[in-house]
Amino acid sequence: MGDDTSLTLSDDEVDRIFRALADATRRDIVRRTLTEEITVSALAAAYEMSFAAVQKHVSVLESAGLVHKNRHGRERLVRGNPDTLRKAQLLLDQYEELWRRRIDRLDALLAGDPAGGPPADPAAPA
Amino acid sequence: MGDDTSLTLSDDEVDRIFRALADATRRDIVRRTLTEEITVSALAAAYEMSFAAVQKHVSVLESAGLVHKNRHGRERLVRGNPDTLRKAQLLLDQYEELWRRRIDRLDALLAGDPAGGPPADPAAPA
DNA sequence: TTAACGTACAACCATCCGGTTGTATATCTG
DNA sequence: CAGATATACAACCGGATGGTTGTACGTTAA
Repeated sequence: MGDDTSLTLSDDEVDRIFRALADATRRDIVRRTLTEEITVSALAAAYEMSFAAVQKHVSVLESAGLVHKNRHGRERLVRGNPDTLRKAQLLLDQYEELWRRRIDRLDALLAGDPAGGPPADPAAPA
Repeated sequence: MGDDTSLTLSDDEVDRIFRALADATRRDIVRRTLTEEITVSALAAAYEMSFAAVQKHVSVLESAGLVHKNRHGRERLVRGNPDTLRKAQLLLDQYEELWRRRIDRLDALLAGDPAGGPPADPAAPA
């Protein structure tokens, strides 16, 4: 679990990534920790909720692989993980590509290009 | 709500988009409906759950703007919406860019470029 | 006009989620 | 050592989620 090097994502992993991103506080934590390492306390101070609540958010992000915690004495430095973010990007790219290919097929069809599949309309110009 | 033309997304909208994507069945529905319009019944037949359950999934996708329902007689044709997908992509791109800029700053710092901010190490070569 | 079909929607239920408070543990500081 | 700080973690609670079944309604087909 949490293998950063794997390119194939299980449904569960993808679930966790998108679920983790589906919360404004957590997205903000990702944003901050992508540009600087911050302790959990420092993060907690930034939000109108308890330390424990922020701790949970960080935990959700961590088990999604979006964030990594580094021990530094008694504190934990939270750092965003661009790799996982990139995986999510790739996912969305694939959907986009899927849609684009459909449009290409339609275009080919309209252009009478046989490579786009046999036209269903026999009335099309030869 | 659900304004496809707006380029700025509220936290709530983003929440709904990622939340909607955080489920394998819903992602599959998006995948299918991006390349072809399908009725809710046809979709329901593809999954091991009740019609009502699939109906709910479609509803979640619809209120996230990821899918659109077109009435066609007594059936509803579900079609994926690439625009909303693109918005999510843009979001992730911004995070990625944030991280990239941080790296650029670090690079500039290491290169002794004063535009990257004043080097903290006075031992750096002049 | 019935009957079948496709959909909508309400009610219900178990589980999950996001928050809280409280307690325990490790580390730093005086 | 004692005390303060940073974190971890469990228990609890209300509301959201994801599933179910049942009922109602508009549309198509016989």
